This record gives sequence, structure tokens and C-alpha cells, in this order.
Amino acid sequence: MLSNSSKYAIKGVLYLALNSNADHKILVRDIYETVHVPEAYLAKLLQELSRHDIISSTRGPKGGFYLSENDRQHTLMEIVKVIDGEKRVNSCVMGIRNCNMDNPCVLHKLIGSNKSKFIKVLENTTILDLIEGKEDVEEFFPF
Amino acid sequence: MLSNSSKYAIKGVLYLALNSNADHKILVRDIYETVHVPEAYLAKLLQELSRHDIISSTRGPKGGFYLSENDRQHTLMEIVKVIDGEKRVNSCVMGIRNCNMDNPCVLHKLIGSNKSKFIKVLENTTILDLIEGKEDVEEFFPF
DNA sequence: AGATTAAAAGACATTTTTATCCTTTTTATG
DNA sequence: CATAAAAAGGATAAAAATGTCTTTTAATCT
Ligand code: FES
Ligand code: FES
Repeated sequence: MLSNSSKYAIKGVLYLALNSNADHKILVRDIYETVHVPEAYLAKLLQELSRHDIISSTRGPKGGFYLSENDRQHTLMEIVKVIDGEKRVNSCVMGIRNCNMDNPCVLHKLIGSNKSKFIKVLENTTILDLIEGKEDVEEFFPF
Repeated sequence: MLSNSSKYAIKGVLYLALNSNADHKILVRDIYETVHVPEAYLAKLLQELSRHDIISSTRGPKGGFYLSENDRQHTLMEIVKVIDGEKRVNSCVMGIRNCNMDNPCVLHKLIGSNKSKFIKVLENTTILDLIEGKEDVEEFFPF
């Protein structure tokens, strides 16, 4: 349903949400161990997100990645779509085509409804939603 | 969550459930088009399931794949486990490790419960459950 | 028994996903 | 303006998933 890359990306963004802001940018070098993602690979993912304006970054000395206040309003789905593309999340449990509510497959009644909920969560949950009131950073990054 | 291979396998088994029995075995050649799965690839998957006694097969003339009465009692999860292995279905949305209910990640509250339901459906639904009362074969195999 | 048929098994090919490395560009700052 | 720090980009590699093809084994029929 979600690729490893998407999970990695979400973890990276979550770390930024917890630890960065426009005045305190962060290097990939300082993230990757905590979130358990290979350094260069995480860099690639964050760059991709930055290019799509999901997160922010600046180059040069004192540069790094960070989340602006605005960035925190992005949903998990936006991250997933950038990394995995639209198709992956929407694909029907039975076919390879998109899940079609009008012409549901046999499994849709059993499983599709859960899947729809899953998708709705991704669509409705913002970065901010996830971190608010949370201080214990460790719980965010299980291995 | 489910690999294409697992989806393919489920579709193949479903076709067998609808069209075969111990006295009427079926060739992969006669399944793959309806089910929209490459012939050789489907053969491989069914062989794997047969080896694990999820479905039945006999070689030689008049041979083919089929479902015994007993085979129909197998659950979707058993199919998925043979094809994808245990890890894939259980993996945590955040980590790569298994979803751990005792030490849930931040997303578990939001998503994990849906996932658990999804898994329960796979575990509790047998082949027989899926086909009983269903005559319209086409609805089983969306593209 | 021998020929034929059909699945099992395994070798091979392609594609996608995941991961690393190295160079180039940008930019803050001394 | 030179330098150093950092993201961005490109090229490549390794691994896993997906898909195809050929050979082997075994059942059945004549
Ligand atoms: S149509 Fe198959 S899961 Fe929705
Ligand atoms: S612990 Fe992460 S989804 Fe359950």
C-alpha cells in the first residue's frame, strides 16, 4: 500500500516537524540515524519533496531542510503522492486498475471499506495533526 | 500491503473455486485470460500454492489445478502468507519492522486499527465465504 | 510398454524499487 | 571575492519483484 520510500519520506518530514523551523534548519546528516534511513537515500527523498514544495530547504552554509508553518499543513497523502504516485495507493485489492466504487470487486465489500478509511486518514491528517502535543520524539521512529 | 503476486494468486484460486472440483480440473491456459494474469506467471503462483497444499493439482492427461472441498476452507491470509511471506502484511506503516501493538508508532492510532481490521478480514475469510451465493463470475475479475 | 499430455521445476530476462557515490550549483559569510 | 557548506543532480549499482521460456517428471491412454 505504501512503499518503503514513502514511509522513509514521512519519517523524515516528521523529524523536521519536531525539530526544525525557518530559523533552525537541519542537515540530512543529523536526521538519518534517528529515523533509520540511509543518508543519501533520505537526501534524495527530501530533495524530491522540496522540489514539490512539500518541505523547504536552502543551500549553502547555515542551510538545510526545514518546515515552514505552511509546510506543516500538508497532508500525509501529499507526501505519498509525490513519492509513490497516485496509482499505488488507489489500486484495487483485486485488480491492478484503480479501486472503482461504482463497480466494486468481490473483495471491495470486505476490504475496500477499510482501504477507503486508510486513504481518508492519509488525506485528512496533516503533519501538524501528528505532532501536536507530542514531545517524546523516540516514539515517532520505531525501527 | 499486498503484492501483485498475491492479488494474482487470489484471483486464480477464486477462479478455481468457481469452476473446478476434484472431477473437473482446470488448465492455467483456460484461466489466465479471464483473470488478467500472464499465463506463465500464474502457473508459477499456482504451483507454489499447490506445493503448500493450499490448492490441489495432478499431472498428466486429465490433470490440472482444482480445489478440493477441503481447499475451500483455506483463508485468504494463507494464500498471502505463501506468496508474500509473513512480514509484508504485518509491517508497520512507519517502520519496516513488524507492527507492534504493545509499542505502537504514532500512526498506529490512526491507521493501525484499520490495518488490523484488514488483516482480520484476510484471516477470517475463506475461499468458500467469498464465492457462496455468487453466480456472476465476471464481477470477480475486474481488470 | 510406448506415446502423449500436462503439471512441476528451474533457468533466464526484464522492470521497478531501493540504495550509493560523485560532481555541480547555490549561497552565506569572512 | 574566496571559501566553505549545503542542497541538487547525475550516474551507477544492488536487490527485489515481475514475467518468460525450456526442460524434466509423471499420469493416462492406447
Ligand atoms: S474495487 Fe476492488 S478493492 Fe475496491
Ligand atoms: S506500530 Fe506502526 S502501524 Fe502499528
